[in-house]
Amino acid sequence: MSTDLSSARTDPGAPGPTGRVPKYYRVKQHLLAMTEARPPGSAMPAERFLSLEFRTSRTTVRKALQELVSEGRLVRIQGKGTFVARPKIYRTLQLTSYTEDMRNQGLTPASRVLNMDYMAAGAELAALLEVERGERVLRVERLRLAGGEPMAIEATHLSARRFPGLRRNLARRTSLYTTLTEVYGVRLAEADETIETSPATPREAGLLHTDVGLPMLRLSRHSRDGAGRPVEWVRAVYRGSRYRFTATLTPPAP
Amino acid sequence: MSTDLSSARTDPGAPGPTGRVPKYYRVKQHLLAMTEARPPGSAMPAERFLSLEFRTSRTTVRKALQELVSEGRLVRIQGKGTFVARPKIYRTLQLTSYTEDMRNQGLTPASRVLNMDYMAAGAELAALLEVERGERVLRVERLRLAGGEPMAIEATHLSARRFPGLRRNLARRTSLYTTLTEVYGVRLAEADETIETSPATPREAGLLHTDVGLPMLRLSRHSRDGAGRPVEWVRAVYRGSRYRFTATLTPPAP
DNA sequence: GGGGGAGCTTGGCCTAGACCTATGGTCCTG
DNA sequence: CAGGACCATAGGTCTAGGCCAAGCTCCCCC
Repeated sequence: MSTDLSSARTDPGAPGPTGRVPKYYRVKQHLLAMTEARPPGSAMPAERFLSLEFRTSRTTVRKALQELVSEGRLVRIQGKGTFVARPKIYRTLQLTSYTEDMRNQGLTPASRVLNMDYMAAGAELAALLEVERGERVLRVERLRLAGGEPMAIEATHLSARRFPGLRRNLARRTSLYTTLTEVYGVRLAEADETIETSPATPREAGLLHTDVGLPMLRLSRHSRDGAGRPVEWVRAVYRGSRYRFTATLTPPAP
Repeated sequence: MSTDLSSARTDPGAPGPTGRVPKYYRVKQHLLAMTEARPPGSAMPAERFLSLEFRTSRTTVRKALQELVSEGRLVRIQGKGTFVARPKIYRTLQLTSYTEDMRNQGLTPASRVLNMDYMAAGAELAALLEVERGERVLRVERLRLAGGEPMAIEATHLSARRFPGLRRNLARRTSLYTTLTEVYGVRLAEADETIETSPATPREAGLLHTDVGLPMLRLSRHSRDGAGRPVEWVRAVYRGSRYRFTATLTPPAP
């Protein structure tokens, strides 16, 4: 059996106004149907096989597969094959810790510290943390895991002057937030967060076991304590194909 | 002058643990530098020229350009060329209207109604709006513009029984939210919103003047009134390369 | 029995080039 | 001088095939 996708231009599905439907997109639709018909974890046919099946070049099949991967519907493993992925994970946009949030999802969270070093604040970072330019800032970079799978890279920046000895204190504790509360008496009260999407760098792809160029969700968070003083500035990268963020909104204060 | 990107494997820039840096990525870095050196709106060299310049195939150059487009740094126009893009727009995650939000950014907003029809509620939609299955639901699909440029597609679903004659009322009014308030006395009090990323379909790409497959930011919003009754359910697609969402977070209620 | 390769299969990256469509200028013609 | 035919050039899509790297299996040899 083989499926020919030759005829073009007239697709009843979703033509739209500028209704040009690339061939790879029709391949993608077919693959999507196959994906939905199989349980998560099951294997898809090999690329070379699919390109024969659909009478297209491997490049075209790969582009279709690529999109399904970036939608979080497939996972590709070099040397093994392509597999149906598990559904996305929800992450709440609230001032909760990662650990807490994952547990609420029924997932076992874990973190691995990648780097923990002092650095000199540049102009932008200094302004955000309200310190002098060139002042020492602790930068903690962590890899976040859920169920053993790497999920996000998070780099937190805190003023060294405001939290003396933080690096040492963190060495034997798990949670940053509980350390801040218990040791320094600081509690987060508010944060501004921005979300955007952009492709994975080679480093990120390596750490998160995804491919270079796949869309990531990039968050940055600027947290303040009850007095409105800045506490941390965080830049995080979440695997866009595995995550979905949720927030509860209220009307703006008048 | 030409830049050879042959040697591989050892890049001081951002090698990372699984430090394999594809060739297209090094091309991208070069192009990024070029982008940053020019003002928005200025033209980049043509693809075929760049492929000679970097001694690579056009495919490789195109992959690099593609990523810069998906990051919102370049804009490509068929038949014209590739141009440096303007910076991203911020969209606040709050219960504000689109119109209001854009004006705060100093942009002139506009909307175009694409579709306004009654439909029968499926199981999922019925549950979200708390109506019976098969009940009539008004679906308003609008194209959102900012400064004349298409920015997002928004499909709002509302119960026809709860808002009788809404379609007629909307025909001669601009804002959905003010209509709800002034005609039906309903005010939004709370909403759950989720954000994720996924590639543009051909229809979306046509309406938003982007390319099929580019990463979009996909929002869905479920709004309720003061009594907690559901008012609307919205699915929206924003051009990921032009948008950035911001939210203000507070700790969870205990 | 166990360890180490050889060789297969899979996905990852890249090339060279074909053909298409959209844009914008030029030049010819009525 | 206006209109239209035409052409060069831009990006958009697709092909066919090369080589590389990572898993896996199986078989041979110690």
